[in-house]
Amino acid sequence: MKLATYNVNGINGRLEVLLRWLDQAKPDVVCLQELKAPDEKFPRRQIERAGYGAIWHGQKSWNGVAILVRGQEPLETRRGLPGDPDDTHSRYIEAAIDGIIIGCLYLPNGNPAPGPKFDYKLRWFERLHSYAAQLLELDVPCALVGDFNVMPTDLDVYKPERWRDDALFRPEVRAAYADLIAMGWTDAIRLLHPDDQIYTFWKYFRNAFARNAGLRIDHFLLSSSLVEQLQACGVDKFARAWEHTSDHAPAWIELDDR
DNA sequence: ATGCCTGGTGGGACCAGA
Repeated sequence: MKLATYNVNGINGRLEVLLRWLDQAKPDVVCLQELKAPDEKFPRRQIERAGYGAIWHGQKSWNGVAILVRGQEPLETRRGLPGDPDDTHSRYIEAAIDGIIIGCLYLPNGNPAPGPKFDYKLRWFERLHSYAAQLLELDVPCALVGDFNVMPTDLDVYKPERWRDDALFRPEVRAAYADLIAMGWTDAIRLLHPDDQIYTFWKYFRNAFARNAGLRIDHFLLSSSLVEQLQACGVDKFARAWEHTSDHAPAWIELDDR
């Protein structure tokens, strides 16, 4: 199974780019973030025509997540992260696919920090921590996939010293990410490339992509049984170079079939 | 050092993103 994550930054504005990438990369499962569209504006027919079944949790203007599966309809197991019934953001959707629970998440950005948005990010992280513990207790292969809006270490930032006080890099959020790792989740890309500089996001301005001034913020966290199936990973930087593209590049992992 | 770009909304500048 080739499992990918892609923050599309507007699924309708980037539909041509998304379809082009699906055609070239041919992932089996795709976790999408930042649909920036309400449920009724999800481009279901075009996604179907590309050969993918889909579930989605949209929202007007912002956020929004979806899971695409090639040649089948995803079996939805959850929509919305538990722990706060008043949370109106569409940031989590989950499906069971070929015996694997795949959670697609879009963690809050949290800027400016400190402030209410940063507080919301930390609260969301706490809820994710609680739920991630429940998932591991199920003793089923699980993956938490998506835009975590966290650079886990200095290696994941082009200029760490400039990002120290940013909501994506402050000690609190790096600690929250590290807590997930300590709980038993494995960062798939970092496992396969412990020392390589790998980015998944580049700002639009100041020619950041050409300068490779990037961040690694899109991650695959795998339960221990899934780690055994991990074969390869990559970042499709070629799609970041396209016209009218997202500020993120798609990232993917390859799992062997059991 | 900095939303420097970009999309969405709504029909003009904003808000949000990272």
